[in-house]
Amino acid sequence: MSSNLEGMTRWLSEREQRLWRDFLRMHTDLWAVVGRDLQAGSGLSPGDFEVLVHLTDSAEHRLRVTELAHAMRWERSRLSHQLARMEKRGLIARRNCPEDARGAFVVLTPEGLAAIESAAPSHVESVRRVLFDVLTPRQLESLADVCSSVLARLDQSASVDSGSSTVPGMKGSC
Amino acid sequence: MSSNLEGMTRWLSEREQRLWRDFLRMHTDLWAVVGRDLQAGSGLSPGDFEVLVHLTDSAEHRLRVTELAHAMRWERSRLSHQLARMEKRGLIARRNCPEDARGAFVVLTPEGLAAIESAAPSHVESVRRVLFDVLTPRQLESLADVCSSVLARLDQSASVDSGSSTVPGMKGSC
DNA sequence: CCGAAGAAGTTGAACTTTCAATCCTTAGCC
DNA sequence: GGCTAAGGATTGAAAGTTCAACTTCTTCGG
Repeated sequence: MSSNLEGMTRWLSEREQRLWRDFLRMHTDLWAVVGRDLQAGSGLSPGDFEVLVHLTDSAEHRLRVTELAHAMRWERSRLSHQLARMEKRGLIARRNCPEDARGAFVVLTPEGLAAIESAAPSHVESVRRVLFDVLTPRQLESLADVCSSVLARLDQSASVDSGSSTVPGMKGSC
Repeated sequence: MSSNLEGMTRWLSEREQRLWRDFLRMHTDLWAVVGRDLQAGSGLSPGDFEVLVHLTDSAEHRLRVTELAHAMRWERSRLSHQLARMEKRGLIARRNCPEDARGAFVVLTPEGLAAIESAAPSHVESVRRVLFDVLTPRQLESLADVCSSVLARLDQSASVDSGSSTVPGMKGSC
């Protein structure tokens, strides 16, 4: 795997190391807070919440399993297990797909809708508390810029399996 | 659980929603790439690698379990399972602690040292490829600034929060 | 110096994620 | 038409994480 000699490695400088660690820790800690708040406030895991967000935002409150998996960037199998758990709790239901008998629809139940409507306000507050209320407008702009650059590069590298230019629309806060 | 009236919620604007989702996706995708590269190139998981890094950086290549858990910000139980797996593979070993018979040392084995030395160069390349080579010096500065601000706020909340209604999980941050 | 309180670490059970295999259906192709 | 390849989705087992006990040892007030 190492096609480079040892002497060639461009090690990270002190500052780079610190940034890399802080970068990872920022996400870990921030996500831990938001996830804990969400769970404590609504009984929903981040995964539950994200599924419900996408269903809420979609036409007729339903999506094909693969569409949902793509939107969430989850593997189909992981999502299938997640949906099984959520179905057992009554948050979503599965429906057969008439156009393609292999496929299935995931539909939002009234219970699921109630759950996300009750969870959303305090979740948004959480997100503001850890991010938007912390940074200045200028910092938020810089962060947006950084995200674009990094994502552009990553998307570019991953262009092998692209296959779809149809992003149905921007979803709400996940 | 919502102590605020519905009308009071400060929902996220379009731009804020986009930034929040990009922010999460940046980390998810970036970490996926780095983790996959690491695993493919060396057979080490990110967890394995981090344990080995901390041991390598410590005096005499050994640490108390709780010290290590604290450095990694992992729960002791999670680390204990992790160490059990790594010990089985010969990457680390456990030693009794003379000063405190309850405690244990984790020590780096020659195999563990060899593993991290072989893994590190290509891992650093990975990190450069997805982050440091992508951003300009100015962007890196901005990112460092953002990380500091967010982490400062999170650390501050964590140290004040000890009495909240949630589970008394991770306190005593550094 | 005894006994309670608490810290260090491990363990087992429940839950989540990953991985490979499977089932069924659609799409090609000759 | 019929045979094979490929796609949509689920399943079960293995690996990893979380949560709550539990064991052992230290600390400390009385």
